[in-house]
Parts: sequence; structure tokens; C-alpha cells
Amino acid sequence: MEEESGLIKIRKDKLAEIRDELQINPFPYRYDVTNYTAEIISNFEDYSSSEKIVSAAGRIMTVREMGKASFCTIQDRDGRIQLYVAVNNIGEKSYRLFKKLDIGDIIGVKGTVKKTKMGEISIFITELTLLSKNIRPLPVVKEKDGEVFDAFADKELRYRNRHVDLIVTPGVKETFIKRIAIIKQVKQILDDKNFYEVETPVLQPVYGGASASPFTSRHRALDITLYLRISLEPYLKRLIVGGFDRVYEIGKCFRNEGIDRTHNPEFTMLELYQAYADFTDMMALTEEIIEKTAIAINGSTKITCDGSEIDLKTPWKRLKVSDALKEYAGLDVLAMTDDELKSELKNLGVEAKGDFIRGLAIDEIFKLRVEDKLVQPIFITHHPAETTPLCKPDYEDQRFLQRFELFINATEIANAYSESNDPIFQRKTLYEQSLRRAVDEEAPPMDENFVQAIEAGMPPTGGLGIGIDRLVMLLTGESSIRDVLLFPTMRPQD
RNA sequence: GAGACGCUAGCUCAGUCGGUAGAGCAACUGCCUUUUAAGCAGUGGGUCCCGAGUUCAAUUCUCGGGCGUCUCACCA
Repeated sequence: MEEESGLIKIRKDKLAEIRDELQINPFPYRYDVTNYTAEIISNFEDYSSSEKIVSAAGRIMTVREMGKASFCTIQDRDGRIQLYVAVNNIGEKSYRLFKKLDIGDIIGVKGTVKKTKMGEISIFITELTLLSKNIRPLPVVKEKDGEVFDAFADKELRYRNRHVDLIVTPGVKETFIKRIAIIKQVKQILDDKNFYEVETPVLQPVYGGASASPFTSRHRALDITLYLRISLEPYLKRLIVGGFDRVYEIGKCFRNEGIDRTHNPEFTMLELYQAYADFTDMMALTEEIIEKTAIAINGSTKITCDGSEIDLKTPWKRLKVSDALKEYAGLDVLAMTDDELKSELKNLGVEAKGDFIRGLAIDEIFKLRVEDKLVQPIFITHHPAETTPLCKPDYEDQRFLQRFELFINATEIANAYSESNDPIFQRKTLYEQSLRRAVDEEAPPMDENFVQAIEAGMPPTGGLGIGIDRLVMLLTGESSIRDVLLFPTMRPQD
């Protein structure tokens, strides 16, 4: 049992008084809510002139008690409204109840809507029903003229007690409602294009589709190790083979890595696969998804992130990795010898993992020299072939891939390929990748069943992955992934 | 992984050049029938993150630990 603070004891005593002295059930079963606070305020003229009886429910957020008449404010799903609570209007017993109520209690009220002398739209209540008694006090956050006083500001407490944060911190709930709307909008765009939304296994005997350490679990009855997926790719491609010509999934992926401003161990990915398409189709689709969603959510393609003004208006710039290195770092990597690349890496302080691999070296230099300069939306294309085994080489130059990454605000937002569908090539590249486990523990193991699926014949396919959390960060202007995750991963206390 | 910073009342914070601590809000009691960061008067509330060391004495100094925030690095 947690040790009890005095404040909780006092509230428990009040709870008992409400039950025993007033003979009121503090936790009744239901309440007929016919009005939301925001809706009452927007319909004020109608409701006040017709003297309509409104019925609303919400949590008490402020109380101003004055003898025999008082004011308080309740908060419901998307707004607040002031209540005028007078003993003449609700009677002695209800007023005695009101005096025992606290900030944080949930009540139902009925009454008419009027403006007070000070001009604030209020429900002049005639009926008060306690719906739930709070016994653990909430932080009391006050506001005047948009200025917030005594904010619930400790981020650790906010993340560990998100339920409290959602109640008392202005704007938090709105961010998550935006997140919901963003996902809904993205799905709408894909559904309109006849994509099937599917669900694939989270628990997998073999993981793949990315280079990352997995979380490991154990199935007892089967006595096998199962991994939490690190990407959606391997199973979605099996569905393309299976004849679902357009599929997508928005779901959690898990990577056993560090936590920072842009990384959480579990995060939400959108991956989609479209048969008969290539990476240029994926570029067009990416532009459409993000531009349309931005307009649907913010009414504009302009956003502000970490102080940068960014315009998501399409079309976006496209630049090959090698050209980006020329433009942003002054390096002509195509003309550089291996030794020159090695020395550049050394200058950047990178230690080689295993044998020198030219393509990986170029990719590494790109990340360190170019990525943080990519603020406006840009498709970076034609990565070195060695960076992924799952993508088709470009027909013009087999050293590079038909791949792009979308960068916005110096962060990778999307990644897409013309998917590899040559089974001979695929078996070879995946096998070679599995050998890299000797020097790179994040290289995934061989997935024989996946290769057999490709051997069954996969149509030419374009694939696209979008980090949903990062997209939400962009469109809400949040700079930490924790602020767009309802319950970010935290180390437990104690 | 590195560095900086933080942890004191329910919340936001101050403070103690080493002598076990304060404010505002919240809470409690009283007054108040149009308030809105309501007001007025009064009252209570603390393992000062944990442990060790130094000291007559540690919340304060030193060391170690925990947790977090931020920045950097890593994470196709």
C-alpha cells in the first residue's frame, strides 16, 4: 500500500460523508448527457433565447465559492464552461453536496444557459449530480488571458501520469486528437486508392526488413523464440505475392535501441506496397499523402518546426545521394578512391565495422555531412546498392538503387524502393546480409520462407514506409517524439 | 555512450556561506448570492531522491547510486 498523503485522507473522509450523511452514491451508474460544453457555447444564442434545459457532464476544474452561490468550471471532451451554482436554484441538499466537491470531481448538471454580469456564458444549474469523486488531487493549473500559471511542467511527471497531463495541461489533448486525425486522413487517402488495410504478425520467428536489434520473447507452448517485428515489410510483401495488389498496414514496430528526441523503442510505421509501381510512383504518392494531410490538419502546407519555416507544398526537390554530397559537402564521391573515402570517414570519427564496403562508406558520409542540412522537403535518391538488400538496382547504374528517402527538418520521414523481385538476386543479397551478422549484430538473419515467397513470383512493386510518429511531430510542431506518444517508454520507478 | 542541468509541501518554485525550511496556488476552518489566477481572516501540511563519508551537527559540503530533462553521438 502506498503511503497516504493528508490530502487523500481528507478526500476519503469527504467521500464517506457524502455516502453516509448526505446518503448520495458518489459513483452512480449513468447520466444522460445531451450537450457538450463547446457546443453549448457555440449555440449560446439559440439555447439562451429558448431557455433550453441543457444537460452536460464534466470534471470540475475551478471553483469560486461564495457563501450561498458559487461558480465553478467543468471540462468535458473538448471544452469548458462555467456553472452558476446557487442554493436557491438547486436546493439545500445539493448545495451541501456542492460544498463537499473538489477540483477533479466529475459531475453532471442540468440548467439553462445565460451570460453572467461579467458576460461569461454559463449554465445556471438547477440540478447537480455527482458522477465520480476524486480522491487524488490534481495539480491546479490556472490561466488568465492565455497566460498559464502553475503549469504542470515536470516532463517526467507528465509522461508518467499522462492521464493527469491530459486533464490539466492546455494543448496536450489537442496534439493527440491531431494525431488521430492525421492517421485517419492518411488511411482515407489510401482507402480511396483501393489499398487494403491489413494486419500482419507482430510476433515473428524471423525478423527483417530493417537493420536493428529486436526484442526477443518466448512462446511457451511451442517452445520457440519469437521476435517483435522491426518492420512491416516481410509479411506485406508476402501479401503482394499472394495477390493483394495494394496493401498497407499502420502498426507498431519495435527496435531494441536507445531512446532520444526522435526514437522510442516502440513506434508506429506506415508501410504500403503497390504492385506494378516503382519508386517514382512512391514519390508521387508520398507527396500526395503528406501534402493533403498537412492541408487537412492545418489548413496549410506551411509548418514551423524547431524554429524553421518549412513549406510542404509539392513537388519536392529530388537529388541523388552523390549529387547531394557534391552540393552540401563539396565531395565528388563517384570520383573518390576507396582510400579517400576511408580518410574522409576517419576525419568524421567513424570506426569501420568489418571490411571496408564502398557503398556503406558513402552512405555513412552522406548521413554525417548532409542529413542535418536537409530542412525543406527533399527526396534523396539512388543510395549505394550495399545499403539494402531488398531494393532493385537502378537500370542506368547498377551500383545504385531505385530508392529514396524523404527528409524534412533534417529527419528521415519516409523510405521507399522499387522492391526487389528477382528471386536469384534476392536470395543472394539476403544471404550476404545474414553473413554480416558476424560484424554487425543488427543485420537480420536469413529468412528462408520470405525468399521462397519471392521465388513464387512477386510482381514489380513499389514500397513505401513513413514514420507516423515523425509525421505527427512535423504536423503538430512537437520536437520530441514523447510529446506525440500517449505513453512514451519510461524506465519504471523504484 | 558523453556532457550540462535538475530532484525541497499535492503543483510551481525560493532558501539554508553547515544549526532539520519558506512563498504562491491547492487543502482545512470561518465570512460572503454574479465570481473568474474571486476576495478577506485564520490553520495544518515536509524521509529537503537514496546511501556512505566529513562534522558536535548534513537538506546544504564530498563521494557513490537512482530517476529525469536538455544537448551531442549511435540507431540504413
